[in-house]
Amino acid sequence: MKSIRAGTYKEIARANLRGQLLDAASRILAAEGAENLGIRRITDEVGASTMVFYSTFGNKQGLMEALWLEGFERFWLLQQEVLELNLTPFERVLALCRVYRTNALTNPEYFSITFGGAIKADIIPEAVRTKSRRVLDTLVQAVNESMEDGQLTKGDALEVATSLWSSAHGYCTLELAKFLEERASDEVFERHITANIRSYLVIS
Amino acid sequence: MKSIRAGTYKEIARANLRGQLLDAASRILAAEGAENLGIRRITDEVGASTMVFYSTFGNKQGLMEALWLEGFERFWLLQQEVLELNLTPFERVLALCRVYRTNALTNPEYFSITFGGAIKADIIPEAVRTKSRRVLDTLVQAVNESMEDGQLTKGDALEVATSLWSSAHGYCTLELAKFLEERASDEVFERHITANIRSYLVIS
DNA sequence: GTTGTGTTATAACAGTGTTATTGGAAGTAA
DNA sequence: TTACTTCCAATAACACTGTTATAACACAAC
Repeated sequence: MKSIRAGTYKEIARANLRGQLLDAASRILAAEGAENLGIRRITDEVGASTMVFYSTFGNKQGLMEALWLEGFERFWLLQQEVLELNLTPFERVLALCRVYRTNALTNPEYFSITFGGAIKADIIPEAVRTKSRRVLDTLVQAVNESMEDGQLTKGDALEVATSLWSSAHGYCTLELAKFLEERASDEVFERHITANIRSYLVIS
Repeated sequence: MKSIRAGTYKEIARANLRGQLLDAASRILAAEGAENLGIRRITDEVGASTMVFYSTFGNKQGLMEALWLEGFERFWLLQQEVLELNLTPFERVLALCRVYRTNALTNPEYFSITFGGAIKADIIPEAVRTKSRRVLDTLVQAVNESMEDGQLTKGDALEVATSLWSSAHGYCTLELAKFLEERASDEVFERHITANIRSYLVIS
């Protein structure tokens, strides 16, 4: 009996291998940081030679881009949890800002890859760009809904979302870089975000 | 005739050497980026062996910290130019935010070292911390003066300055990471900062 | 002059990402 | 089965990094 398609078994094996490598890389990244994420370190973990890494990802940049995508996916999933919370549009905007920091603090290594500029890319790969847009769109949509709802003054939702994103992002990166010292806290972050969003309120 | 102090000539020679190495490193950093800043690349530039690097800086981390300090110094000098502009306290706060972006865009490699988290340090060296405080203090003082002047509502000047810093910082890092795509501009940045600072105005 | 301390050049080491070579397994057709 | 083809993986090497052991050297102190 002929197999369904030539190379099926092999492809399944390779898909598993790719998953294993990604899992191993993800684990090492989270536990030991990006500076310990070496090719041999990864392949040893799954008991393979270095060549399987290169036939799977091409080169290290290929792995980093895969982790880049993975990081966006994880953050997007966190965002979805917030969307299911049945909040008012305005509360949703705030909650999305808060979850940005949650994501940064609970998985700083992934954060430094997704948003922290850990990957030096002259141009952002299209796949990454797509995922990053989806993540920003979540916030843009919440802002838009809050504008429709009459809490935020109607205007350029994309620019407002970008402004909030910049504020949250800046705070998180400075906090992770330990520049805020002992001053950083949930409350200070809350006031920081609130200060920014207040300007966009209808009644301010 | 006895020399003024033992080892004088040697120390002068070494000081010059350190200056030459730092200059070379600084030039390579600005022109070719941090990923091309290798020890041999630097020592070749001044025609010395690798050992002079290690007797001067200890290790590469030592050089990076020196560049870290240098980056803060350069930014501080930019801040001083703003302070000499004889602006109102409130305009001074805005101008200091603008110069933060100017510094980031005109010397992104230095920026990634000073503020961008390019250096992976478990604890920030005290010398760096001192310089970073001085740079933040410039903004804190301007905020304070604007509070005294009655434009910003009186409150925690350090927290307000940190908030503004976070906003400017986040925007700059996202812009440099090319996440803002073609949307980034002087005007958008201006509106972003203005939106944040407006919350702290007495009359808003 | 001799000693001692510290700096330098040479060359090597251990680690990285990457690749050329070779061996062998999987698939195809007679 | 047998032979042919194709493709992937293991080994070992390459070029490069940061770093250091060795040995020659310069120079201040006695």
